[in-house]
Amino acid sequence: MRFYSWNVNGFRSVLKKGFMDWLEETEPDVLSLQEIRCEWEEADLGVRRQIESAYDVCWFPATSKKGYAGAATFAKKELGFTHAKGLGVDGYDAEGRMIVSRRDKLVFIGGYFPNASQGLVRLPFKRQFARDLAALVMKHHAAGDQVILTGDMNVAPEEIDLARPKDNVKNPGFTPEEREDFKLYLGAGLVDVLRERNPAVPGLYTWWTARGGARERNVGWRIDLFLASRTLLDRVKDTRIHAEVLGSDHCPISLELL
Amino acid sequence: MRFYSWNVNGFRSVLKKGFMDWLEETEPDVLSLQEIRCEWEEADLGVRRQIESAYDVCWFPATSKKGYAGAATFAKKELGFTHAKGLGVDGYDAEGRMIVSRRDKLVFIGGYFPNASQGLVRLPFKRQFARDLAALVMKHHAAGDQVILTGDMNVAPEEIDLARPKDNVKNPGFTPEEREDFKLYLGAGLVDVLRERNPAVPGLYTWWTARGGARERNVGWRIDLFLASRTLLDRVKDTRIHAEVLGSDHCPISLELL
DNA sequence: CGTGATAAG
DNA sequence: CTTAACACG
Repeated sequence: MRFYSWNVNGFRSVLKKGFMDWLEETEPDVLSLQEIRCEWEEADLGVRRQIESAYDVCWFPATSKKGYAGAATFAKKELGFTHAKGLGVDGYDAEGRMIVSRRDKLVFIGGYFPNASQGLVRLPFKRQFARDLAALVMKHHAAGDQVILTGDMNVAPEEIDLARPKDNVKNPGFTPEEREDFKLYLGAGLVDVLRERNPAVPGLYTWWTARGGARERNVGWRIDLFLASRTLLDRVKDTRIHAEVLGSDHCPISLELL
Repeated sequence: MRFYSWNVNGFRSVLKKGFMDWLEETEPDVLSLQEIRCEWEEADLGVRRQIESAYDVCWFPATSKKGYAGAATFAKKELGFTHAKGLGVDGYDAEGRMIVSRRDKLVFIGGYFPNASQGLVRLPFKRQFARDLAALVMKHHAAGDQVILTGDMNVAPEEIDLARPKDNVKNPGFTPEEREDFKLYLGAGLVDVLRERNPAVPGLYTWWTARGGARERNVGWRIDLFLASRTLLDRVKDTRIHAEVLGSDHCPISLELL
């Protein structure tokens, strides 16, 4: 089963840049999208029909602000996933952040983790989000579920996960607080699958600022991740960063389970 | 002496669409621009230097709102025009609307007349503007000046001046009030030069909505005009609408005096 | 620097 | 439909 996650930075934008070609070539079983930045009805009708013919679609836009944030999860119909919108906390759910999907004992949580923002003005919001989400993961583990947590986590966990760690200690995405909170997910029994399998490999990034040719020079950050329950690790066949896929300032990532 | 007027709908935009080529080919003696929508310093430095080497430049952006309205007048240096910004009324002058230029007894008034706006919310503002401007023209005539008044007047004077008069009687630019106020300029001793020389010629338009191929089908309005003192008429060699010049939703117009 | 909302025309 | 400002990333 092949899981994908991609922050598309505007679903309508990425549709103009070959998203449907990518989808048809890639045929993910489960796909989490972030920063969809539109209502489902605002996307091209032919596209919607084509996607709906193959996938159970959960579209979860922000209600708090038009064109802001929002997440979606598509799961191949034959897999029988059920989708649930939100974490049950109005503050996050109004921004269309997280979707919880389930098949039997497998819980797939995908979405768009808060950005701490300029001046770290949303750091408190982001910290509370991390606590609540880690608690949810623990609850699922206590209930005997296995969990995949993915999306744009808006944090690079370690120095190796960004090209310029020294320059970014005070910047959103690499503050000590955000890195500390990332460990809450690990403490809840999840593993950063790509880093587990590629310890000490530098240059593995999923996001590059649009300013000044950063992507060409691979001056990036690894902030899109697959975390999985430790008990799932022996089923991991592969996990990858698809840096060659263009269309957004983020690239897709994937996790394949046996 | 060749006078031009052009609503460029953003000076920086029209610069990207060949404005400088047009300027070099056309070499107007005096040029009034409307909807410049930027500060002079925001335009390309090479462009500014090139223009300033040939013209006395009067740049009059709105101070009330960034990127809104604004007018400019360029006059060939050797002609010795002097420029004055505004009509002396804060309400109009904060929007960078009118520039009064003079050489001896010739007064050239160019600029961007108010749009009555959706719901005609600015009709009262526009009516006061018309009264004040007509009074200024009368004052100049009383002092023995000859006047050229030009720009985007945001009114089609007569049914012949727009493609769909019946559909637009309640719309900004063709209300009875705006047409009535247009007659104030005529009452002040000015003549609509193009219509004077081309009575009953339909299809002479200077603006076309960007929506739905209106320009290709010549579904337009004549709202950019040269009005001139009746005493100037025997010096009029030519007046034209340059509908072939692209780059804005308006086209340039010209008046040539002997 | 790019996406999208918004105001204005 | 287009320009430009703005918010956000």
